[in-house]
Amino acid sequence: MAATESVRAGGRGLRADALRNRQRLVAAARQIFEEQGLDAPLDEVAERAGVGAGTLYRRFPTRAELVEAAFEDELRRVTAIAEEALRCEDPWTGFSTYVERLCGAMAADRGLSDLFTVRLPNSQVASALCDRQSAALAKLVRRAQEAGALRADFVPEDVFLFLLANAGVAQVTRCAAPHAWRRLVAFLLASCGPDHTEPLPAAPTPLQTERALLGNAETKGLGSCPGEGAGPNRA
Amino acid sequence: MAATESVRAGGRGLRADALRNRQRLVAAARQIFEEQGLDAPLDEVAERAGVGAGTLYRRFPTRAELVEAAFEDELRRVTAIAEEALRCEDPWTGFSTYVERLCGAMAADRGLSDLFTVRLPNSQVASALCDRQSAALAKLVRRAQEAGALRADFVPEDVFLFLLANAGVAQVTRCAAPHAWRRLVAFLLASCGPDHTEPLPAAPTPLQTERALLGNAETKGLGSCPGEGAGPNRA
DNA sequence: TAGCAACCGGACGACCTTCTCCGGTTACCG
DNA sequence: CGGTAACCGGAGAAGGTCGTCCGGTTGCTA
Repeated sequence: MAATESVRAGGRGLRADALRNRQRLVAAARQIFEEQGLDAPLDEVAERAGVGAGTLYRRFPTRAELVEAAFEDELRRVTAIAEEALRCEDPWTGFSTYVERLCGAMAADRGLSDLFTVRLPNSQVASALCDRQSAALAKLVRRAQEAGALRADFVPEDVFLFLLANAGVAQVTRCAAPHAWRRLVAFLLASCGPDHTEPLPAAPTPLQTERALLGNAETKGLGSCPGEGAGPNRA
Repeated sequence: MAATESVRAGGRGLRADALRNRQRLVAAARQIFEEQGLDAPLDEVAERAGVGAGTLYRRFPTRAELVEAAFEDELRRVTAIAEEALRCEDPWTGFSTYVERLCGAMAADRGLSDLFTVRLPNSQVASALCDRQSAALAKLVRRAQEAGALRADFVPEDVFLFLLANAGVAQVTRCAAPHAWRRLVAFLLASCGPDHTEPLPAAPTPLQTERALLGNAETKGLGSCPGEGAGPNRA
């Protein structure tokens, strides 16, 4: 059982060829997801990895597990963005570079973009990173507000709104106008200054945010409830 | 031949039962597209219309034709928004209500939202409306800028960016937080004032905008080139 | 009202994606 | 070096959507 655990968490304890194939699969998935989004055909992943479909499904029984493995590093890198931003001296620079870098990462990677509009079900790694990210973000916002650089009615969930907006632009313009998202983000950041007095409509609550993410998990072929009616096809 | 023309443009000249079924199909498509987006299964449209699949495909050989018929009225209504906004006395109010109403219409209707991220191929109706819309928008922007209410570096294509951003938010939050888009639009409008001096990154050019729209037509099952490799399935 | 042409709709074949099964192969350990 | 257990990967079933075909039906017209 301890062996089984270690197998699932990263591939240690696998036979040499199995481990090699696992790594190939993760690398291929990383590429395919980046290009096509999280709902890309899994057969294509297997093919690019030079591996049979059976091997893929044995190693990663669900799409969610493959996604988690493929984005483990990338998620860690994204989390680091928040913490680097916190180390920035100027509170406004910290906040704005955080938003910019996050949006940039999402614009460059369709899979990552999908990941931020979906709560990965049953992923402890993702949840932990998400919590760290939230904590850092809250500090980032509070600090900028205390410095008088960020409007007082800004809430951390607004960054979530910004990310969704950015994803919407990036998804359509990625090929034809790869820098369009930059202009959107510039608009958004320009509206975050302290000198805006018009009241804003209510922000989504954390509960609403959570539910929005969960609701979209099904769309991408990531079932939300693991044991739930696992029909062979949900495309 | 003249008869054939009139058949295609609205259904005049059809037998009574055929016309009735056509209307049912359009109404059903309107509902389904609103709920599920433009890539909804067509069989479902036929079912809701109480009609066989054969009837649907005979009347509307391609998805694009059905989409065009289903959204003809709605598109006309959307175009009216721009012209109403032009009749508004205050230039800023005209501009901002235009953006708000447009975004609101898209947030309420997934199909309409899709329509704005896709250039409907070979649709004269849509193209004509789009041209009218563009003309009205250009006036709206110029007028607001001349009144000093809108930042000078704003270009009409920015509204396109806003729409994409709004669509991104609406798509994810539609169920869980149906008013989230309002807050995003408020942020965006707040960044449009004349007192923003930070330079913006370059806007997408009209050509890039066009190509972004065309590129997405395939995603929604609307082939861009009519005669092109019409494999029976592209889902 | 009768005959014909147009229309209806279910059934069907093609294609795609997901996921499983099993015979052949290969790595590991003694 | 040999036996065994784990692994590989192709074949294929299940389920879904698209688009077509054809026998039966129905509206229109004379």
